[in-house]
Amino acid sequence: MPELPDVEGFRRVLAEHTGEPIASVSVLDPGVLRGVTARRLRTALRGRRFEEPHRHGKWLLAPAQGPVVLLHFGMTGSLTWHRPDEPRHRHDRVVWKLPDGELRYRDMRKLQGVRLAATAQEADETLETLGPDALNLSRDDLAATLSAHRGRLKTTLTDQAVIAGLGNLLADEICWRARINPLRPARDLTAPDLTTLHRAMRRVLHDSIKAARVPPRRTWLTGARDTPAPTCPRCGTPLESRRLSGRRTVWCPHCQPDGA
DNA sequence: AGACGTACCTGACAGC
DNA sequence: TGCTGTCAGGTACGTC
Repeated sequence: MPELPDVEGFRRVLAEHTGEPIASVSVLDPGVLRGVTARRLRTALRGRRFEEPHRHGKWLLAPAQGPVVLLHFGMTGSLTWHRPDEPRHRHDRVVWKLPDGELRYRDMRKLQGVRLAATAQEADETLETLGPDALNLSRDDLAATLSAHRGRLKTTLTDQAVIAGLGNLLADEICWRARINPLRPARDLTAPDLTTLHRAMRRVLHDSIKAARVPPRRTWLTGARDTPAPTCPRCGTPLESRRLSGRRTVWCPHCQPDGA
């Protein structure tokens, strides 16, 4: 599930509960802990308070008066707020108890997980392989970045070392809205293409953040791609689909011509 | 550098 | 009913 908009939603959930003392940390499944033991996570956080959280790409950083919790949500993770008496979900993996309720890190597949950095600097080092956040990318930044890559547009957009935050759905949605074929080499985009692509990226991100997900609206590619015989929401042409290094890529052959 | 395959996990669904 | 294969919005790593 989680791409930039989802993680931005989780960041806002956490931001509503900064400044409240952490009563306890329950690790219900240590399988999600990465490079930290349950004991260390507990002792490092108990009694401290979360401060203003930050997001970079699909990572959520939660500083807690010294140590920093780093959350990545893989394909199925989430962070949600619950009253203490709400029954636990079977995929709740880590729970932070606060005075009036608890934050729950839930993740079915456990493809990513929870880390702990001792300091803000150590947290930053964990993220230093990431490219700039997609939300802070100007049109010219995007142009410069894409012109430096000879790979396919879709692959380049989803490479976290190039741009942080775009996932499989977002990349397809952005290309579709910009009417640019995702299989084109990134560096072959023209100046008008780049302007259009940047506008599409801003618009798709903005709308998705409002919904805290890439919304499967009927007027979006995302709302069409998983239907039985998907057709383009704009022109009705049957959508094309193929696998690109393991990920399904969907586009409209009419609106987004010039494949290969 | 870039494209692929494989691996890490769990669950839903189609088809036999 | 139960099995198998495939797919799912994540990334890392080895190989060509």
